[in-house]
Amino acid sequence: MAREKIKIRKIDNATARQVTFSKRRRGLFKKAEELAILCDAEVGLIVFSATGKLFDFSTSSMKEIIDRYNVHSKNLTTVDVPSLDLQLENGSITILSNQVAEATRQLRNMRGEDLHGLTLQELQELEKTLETGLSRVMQKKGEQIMEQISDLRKKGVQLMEENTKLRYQVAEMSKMGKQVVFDPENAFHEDGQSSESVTNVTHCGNPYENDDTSDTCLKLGLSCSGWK
Amino acid sequence: MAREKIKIRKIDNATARQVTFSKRRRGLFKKAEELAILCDAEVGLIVFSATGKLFDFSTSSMKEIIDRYNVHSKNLTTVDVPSLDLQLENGSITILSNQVAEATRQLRNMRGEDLHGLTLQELQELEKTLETGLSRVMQKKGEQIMEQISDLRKKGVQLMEENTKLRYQVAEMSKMGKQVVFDPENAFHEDGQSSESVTNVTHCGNPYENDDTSDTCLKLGLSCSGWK
DNA sequence: AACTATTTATAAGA
DNA sequence: TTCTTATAAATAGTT
Repeated sequence: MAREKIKIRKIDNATARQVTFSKRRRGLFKKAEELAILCDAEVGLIVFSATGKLFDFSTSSMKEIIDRYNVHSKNLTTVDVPSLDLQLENGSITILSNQVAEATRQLRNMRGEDLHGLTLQELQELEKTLETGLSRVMQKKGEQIMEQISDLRKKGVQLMEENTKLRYQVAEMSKMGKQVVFDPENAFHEDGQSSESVTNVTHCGNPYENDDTSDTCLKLGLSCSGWK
Repeated sequence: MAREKIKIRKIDNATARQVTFSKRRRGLFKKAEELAILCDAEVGLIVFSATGKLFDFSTSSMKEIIDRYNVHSKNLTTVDVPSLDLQLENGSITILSNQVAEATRQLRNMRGEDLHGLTLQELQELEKTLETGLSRVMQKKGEQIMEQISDLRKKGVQLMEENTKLRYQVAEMSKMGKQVVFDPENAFHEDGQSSESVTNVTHCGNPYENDDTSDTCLKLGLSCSGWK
């Protein structure tokens, strides 16, 4: 319904999926309301996003609609009716526990554990899901690595420029001989910087770049610990 | 949204209202399904016509969706009147909800979704976990395949033995002429084989290659439907 | 049910 | 997120 026709299957790109979800959700809710008004119908609509967020619309109260639904569907299918208030209050824990159990089971399966009960089909699907996930994770990792490398290159260039300036300063100072007296303590702690600031007050095109040095290397070291 | 724009208010003409209800209801359900597929959402839709007829759509079971809805809406509204018992229960619910949220997040990560917030380390761990899981799943799949193949081979052997016996019987019977009366039903079932064995009793350099066709291929077909 | 002239919804891009 | 816009889809009234 727009610039291009799309196939109705899960949108791969997570951002695009989120955007489409927002747009279509609004459209769906609007249509639901219009149907209710135009045709005097009772409508209840519940939507959970992939991230678990709840959106709902109902002409009357959702409880009423659910109750009415249970009455109807019970006539057809004898589904158990858990919608008595008390049962619901106490049932939430059960429901949540089941959700935790199910999610945990899926996680274990994806880690390759407890595969005994699975059919060949299920294993096949699991494999595909894992392959897709793995490929996405690897791509994301690649992006991050390229980003870090790029950052480091930039910092390297900056440091080299800084070094060039410092070498020049040192050379200048050497020419001038021993006309300037150093503070021995500062000289010991922060060799380059103190000498720089004493001898050349007007320098400092980028005074803080030096701090980045130690920081950069530290972060690199930390980021990469644990690699193989 | 057609020949003429209409106001969104109850359609007076009952027939027109019924027609519009049918059309728009179909459109609404289609949109609901598309949203669910495109955006990986869970959707439950209940519609009662003005005449009281029920129409519904849900991605999973409606019961599941209603349960989930109840859990969510309760979490949002239980701010009032926290008696001691309820506080305890709400505490459990909070803990369980968090567990569900965390497990869901992990599952999504393993499927390669929502990787934005992850550090390089986390991506690295995720990759390793996925690789391990994938390798286990693939191994298990391999085992199952070998098992199925083995089973099929065994069955093939059994069938071949059976066939050999039957061919022998048929040959014997042929020799004896028409002294023996066949059961017409059995004769009908194993058409090709009986004719083959009648004409060539000593054939069978590799007697089973032919038999494998029927049973084996059927099961293989079933097991492998859904493969790619 | 089918047919279309229009209105709406919306995919992609900014 | 919001706006824009070209295009796909839905649909109101008609046959």
